[in-house]
Amino acid sequence: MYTEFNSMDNARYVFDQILDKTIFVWNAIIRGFALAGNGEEALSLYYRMNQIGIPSDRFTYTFALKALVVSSPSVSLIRKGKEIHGHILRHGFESYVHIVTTLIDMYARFGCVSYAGYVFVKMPERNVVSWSAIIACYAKNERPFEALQLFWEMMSETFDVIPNSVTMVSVLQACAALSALGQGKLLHCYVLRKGFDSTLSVMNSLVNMYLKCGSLENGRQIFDQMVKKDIVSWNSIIAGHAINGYGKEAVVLFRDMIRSGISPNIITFVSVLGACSHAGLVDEGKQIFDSMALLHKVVPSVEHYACMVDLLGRAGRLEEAAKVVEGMRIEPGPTVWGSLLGACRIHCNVELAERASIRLFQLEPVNAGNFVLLADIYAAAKMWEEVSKVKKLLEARNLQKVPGCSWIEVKRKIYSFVSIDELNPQMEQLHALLVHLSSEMKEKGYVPDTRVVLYELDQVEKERILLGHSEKLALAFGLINSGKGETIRITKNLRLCEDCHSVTKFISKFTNREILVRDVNRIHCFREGFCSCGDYW
DNA sequence: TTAGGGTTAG
Repeated sequence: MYTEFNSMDNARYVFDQILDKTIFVWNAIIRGFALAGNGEEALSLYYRMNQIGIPSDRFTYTFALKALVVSSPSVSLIRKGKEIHGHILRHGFESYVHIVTTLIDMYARFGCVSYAGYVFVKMPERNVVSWSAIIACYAKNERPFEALQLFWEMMSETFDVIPNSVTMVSVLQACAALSALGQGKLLHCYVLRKGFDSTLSVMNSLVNMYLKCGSLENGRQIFDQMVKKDIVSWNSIIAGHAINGYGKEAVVLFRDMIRSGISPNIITFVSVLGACSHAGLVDEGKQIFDSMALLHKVVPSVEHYACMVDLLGRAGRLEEAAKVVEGMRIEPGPTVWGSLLGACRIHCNVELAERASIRLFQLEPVNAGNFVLLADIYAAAKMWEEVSKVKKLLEARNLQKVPGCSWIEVKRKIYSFVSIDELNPQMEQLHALLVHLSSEMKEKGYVPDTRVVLYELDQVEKERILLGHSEKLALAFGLINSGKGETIRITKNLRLCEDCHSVTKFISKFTNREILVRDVNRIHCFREGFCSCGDYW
């Protein structure tokens, strides 16, 4: 009873009074602490129980695994998880679906995707919950492609498991991550056929999927028709308008949300401030930031300060941005310094960039992206000696930049590209098309923006590297393999570079195509030589 | 009387 009311002091008091503690009593207290978020206490009780020789039953393991998941992060957690996994095997509990599903979820939350996959494959019996757990595992751990594959496998004749609303949420999340609009539409039909359209979480996931795929109209239509909307619905639609470049509309939606009686939370503010930032709405952003604590009782966190730094920095008000950092009431984290460094890159401010990176490198010594950002800034200023110093730092710390990767969905199949990929059978054809387009563009005034190439090479070599960027390869592939007039949709794992941005603008005009590129931050919609971001990204 | 999977941002 006390654990149900989250009154753990009382629960613990009663627990301590019980002289003859049955396994049920142990389970109840471990469960209570785990559910209350006190994983450490739950675990220490679990260990004590083991110590005094009380054997676990089929309920104990799930609570102990949950306790691990809610504990504050530490490297030893995975080891402890594997130990519990060992206990489960040694005591013959490996065929209990509940226990093994919890194991999958534990490995998923610790990012141990291959362990989760191994446990799943070894399961003697799987049901819709275990399938959902493994699909969610891939969807959440940046493996959306495998999540989709597993979903279709689950539906296949071999396994013939019927998905439920929870499964749909995860698989739609995978579609959103991939920007796989074709797959997403297919799933939308399935949702309608099976009547999942009365489940709020599924509808929220659909809205999110359409918006992440750059299909604002579809997402908006579903949202407008939803009878019941919760905080997730509103946050999704606001963030969705933001990434699609509709900053003003995102602010309008934010006001609608408040008017409809739903209180904004921390996520709402990250989204709406992000919207202001991308649309250059500095005054609105400042006003909303000031209203957070005053009007909405939401205390600004580091992320919100990072949004403000980004908002001001992007707009070129670097000194003001730096002042925000200085005046922060909480410790500025890596996101804040990172935003400042990003702004320095846009506005080529070497001095401030150096100041920001000193702090940033202390806080995040292993994030290669930060070093690359600084190198970028030096390269833009043609400070080649500094560029090579930063690169040596990277090498000395054995850090590697995340390789650029782009993918495209053509006829409901997904194709991925990394820069200069000899294994791709169409590579020669793709490169030839790009060389051809490039020379045509040059006649129309295109100048390759070689600043992003961080090597001291001659012009020809730099241009060759530029043409090998993964998004250009995906674009060429799309031009060759999709129908005339069809919109080309590309997704990239990093930020779109300046050269790819201007090339895509040219190509949208030349080929009279609409081209959508989603980079790590937002969606660019290229049409007739212009981009929806207004070159502000 | 105790059990498993899900949505929004960065």
